[in-house]
Amino acid sequence: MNQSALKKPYEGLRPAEPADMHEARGRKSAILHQATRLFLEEGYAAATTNALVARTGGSKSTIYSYFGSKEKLFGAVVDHVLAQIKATTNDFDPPDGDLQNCLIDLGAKLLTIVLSADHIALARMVIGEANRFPEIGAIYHDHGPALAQEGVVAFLLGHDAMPGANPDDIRDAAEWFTGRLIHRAFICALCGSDDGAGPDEAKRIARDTASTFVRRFTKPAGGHAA
Amino acid sequence: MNQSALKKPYEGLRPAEPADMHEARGRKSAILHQATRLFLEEGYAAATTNALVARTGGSKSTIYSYFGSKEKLFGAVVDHVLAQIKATTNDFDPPDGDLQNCLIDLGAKLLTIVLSADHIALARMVIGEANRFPEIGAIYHDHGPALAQEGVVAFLLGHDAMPGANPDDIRDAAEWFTGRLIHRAFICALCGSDDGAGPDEAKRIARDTASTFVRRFTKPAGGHAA
DNA sequence: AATGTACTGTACCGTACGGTACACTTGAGA
DNA sequence: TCTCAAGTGTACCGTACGGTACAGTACATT
Repeated sequence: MNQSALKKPYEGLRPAEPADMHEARGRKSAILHQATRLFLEEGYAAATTNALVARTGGSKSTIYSYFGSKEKLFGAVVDHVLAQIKATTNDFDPPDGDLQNCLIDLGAKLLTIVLSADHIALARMVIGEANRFPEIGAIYHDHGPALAQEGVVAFLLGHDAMPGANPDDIRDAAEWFTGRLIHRAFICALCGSDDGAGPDEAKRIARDTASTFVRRFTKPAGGHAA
Repeated sequence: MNQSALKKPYEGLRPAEPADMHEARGRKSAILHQATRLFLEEGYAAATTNALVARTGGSKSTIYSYFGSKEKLFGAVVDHVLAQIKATTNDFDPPDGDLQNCLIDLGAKLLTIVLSADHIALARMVIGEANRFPEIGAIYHDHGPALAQEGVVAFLLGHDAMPGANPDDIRDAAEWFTGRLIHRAFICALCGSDDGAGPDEAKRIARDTASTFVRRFTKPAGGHAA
């Protein structure tokens, strides 16, 4: 197709920020990008189609020709954000240090993503609309929290962090790890509290969590002192 | 005041469910009660004032004379639900068994409340609207998650669950406990997933959590086996 | 020069919202 | 019987929403 042309319709009346949108290959991507920003900033209900038009600079007709309805656009946005987050998660390459340092690194990366402004905004939106859009709630859960949990399990398994432990115990230990790592800070962030939501805070929490985890969980219960 | 009379205005055209609302002392309470149900079921945006009128059977005039605006009504509803939850929490009387049984009891009670339909609906609403109503987010956080956390800390302190540990370590241990107890199931429930949200599930999770907690946290790290 | 495609701009539709106005009805007390 | 606070019923206001219609415009292709 003539994608190079889609970039610049209405040469004289160019809509908005032509050089700014780095990922705007074609009108549809640009709209999706702006819609993502808008939804994340305003939430589903408060994000109006007219506001989206004001951002993209185009017209509602184009948006509706691409996405059909606000609900479908919302679904596309959630998919888009989750894909971005997943891409960020996938490139985790644990440093070849000792277990504790690896856990610190993993935990800090995980928590940084969890507490990122985009993810908090997405989670708020998905949770707030979970009644009206149950499928989107399930998609988010599978591609967000459940995926993170599996990542921790895979790490513990791959690094033989708990020698001799059976898979159930490892899954359980992973729940302890993610629970301590994420729970408090995540709830704080969702509620809007600022305490415990800073970017350095993630590193600190990850250090505390990894330290205690190694001490309490990587040896058989009540094993001898380190 | 003539509260007994407020129960039945318009004797002939009685609005709705006269004997059903057990806590309707006066019109205002009845409205608050129905508004609570409506908000919890529909969420803030989808809960319309006309729908509330349809439930209470009265008229919008009365509602606005009492609460002034939808936002203020929302605030009153959140306060109301939090007060109910707090009342449920406060009457926790730990059985005088051993530590593990107490923790199971405490954990099960806590988790049952957290996963209750009312609380999930409230949390969804508060989180979804945390951008527009930051104060309500803070109120929920202080009277919900933070309060629960403090309850666990107080319990651990009061029962001398970790002899010789300093207060910081006890607070940290409490975070491990609540994180493992609540995180996964709570997120699942918020997202609408049904796995791990059952009522018996709370007991099971509490048992697992308390068991491992006693094993891993109530002795100095790496203490000898029980 | 003609044509098709992709998009724009604007005006508009039906609907529903939060909130108000106001005349009305009721029951209790004086 | 009169008054009055409390609440009712209804009609309505201004606004904004999601979504549509339609004529117009730029550009690539032919």
